[in-house]
Amino acid sequence: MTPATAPRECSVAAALEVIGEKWSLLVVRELILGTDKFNDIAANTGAPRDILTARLRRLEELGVIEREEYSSRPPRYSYVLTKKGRDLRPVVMALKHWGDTHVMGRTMPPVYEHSCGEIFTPATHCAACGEKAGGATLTRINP
Amino acid sequence: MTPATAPRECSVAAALEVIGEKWSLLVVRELILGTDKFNDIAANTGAPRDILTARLRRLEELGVIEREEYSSRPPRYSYVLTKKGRDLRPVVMALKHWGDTHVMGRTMPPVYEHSCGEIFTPATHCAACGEKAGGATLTRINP
DNA sequence: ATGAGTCAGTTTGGTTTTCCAACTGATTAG
DNA sequence: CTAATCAGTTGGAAAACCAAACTGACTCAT
Repeated sequence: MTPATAPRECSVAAALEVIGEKWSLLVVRELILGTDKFNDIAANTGAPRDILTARLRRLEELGVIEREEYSSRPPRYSYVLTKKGRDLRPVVMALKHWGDTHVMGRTMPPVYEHSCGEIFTPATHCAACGEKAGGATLTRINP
Repeated sequence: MTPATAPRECSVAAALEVIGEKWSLLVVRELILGTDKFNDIAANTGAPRDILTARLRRLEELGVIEREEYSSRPPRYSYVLTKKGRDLRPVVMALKHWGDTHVMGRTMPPVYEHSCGEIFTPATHCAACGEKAGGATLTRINP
């Protein structure tokens, strides 16, 4: 009997479980951009209000965002990212970059000129000693 | 009259338009991992077969994946990422990292020791002159 | 104090997706 | 001939989604 293979256990799937629903990541984008009021989030994302309510509740439940009461009569809340939520920034940025280069026409990542006059190419150095850091100069010291 | 504000035009939203549907990103994950047959993708993601068919068609249409015929009688196809699709790797990785640290228990990003003996903190230098590069030393030279 | 407007939702009722299990049809393996 | 593999289809029910209207507690300008 084939053991009816279960789907791969994977943190990508786990992450999508949390922020993979429609609108969730756009809500996070808005919060990153500083929008914190229900109506503004609704307008800027385009999400239906009832769905937005559901997403905000779920994201709060899962610790991605927090509600702050900014008025008590009537009770009014604003929404803020927690650390867990702020840590989604790289995800949103990666998505933005992909969208820029592959969906919008806007190709071309930014090009900079260093004060030395050359086109800037980044090189990673050790902040402590200033020397160039690369494969052999680095040793992983935690599991 | 309020001008009925339209949702924010944004490459994050544009990207999600393409790979934001349920299962799409898990399909990409599987293709990144090298799974290329319909049945395997179905099993590893857990996606219903009809939905998977729809996603594969759409991702092909949008140029994220390609079908390759690997048998002609009966016609059988395998799926491969295009460049556009491979460029989603950072997105999947960012998601994986977030999932690892915030959804699964597995915290702790890797910590390295530089050959100088200090815990490694990266500093970005100009590859041409070797000097430290930061805000004021960089000038953007393209739109 | 009346009426208009703001804000954060909730309700309604209809449309669209998703889901699952079973089925098809072509082909190869035993 | 029979069973198994593979890549889908099909049908029907359950869940999610949607737009627009509505609530209720307020504020502000007349």
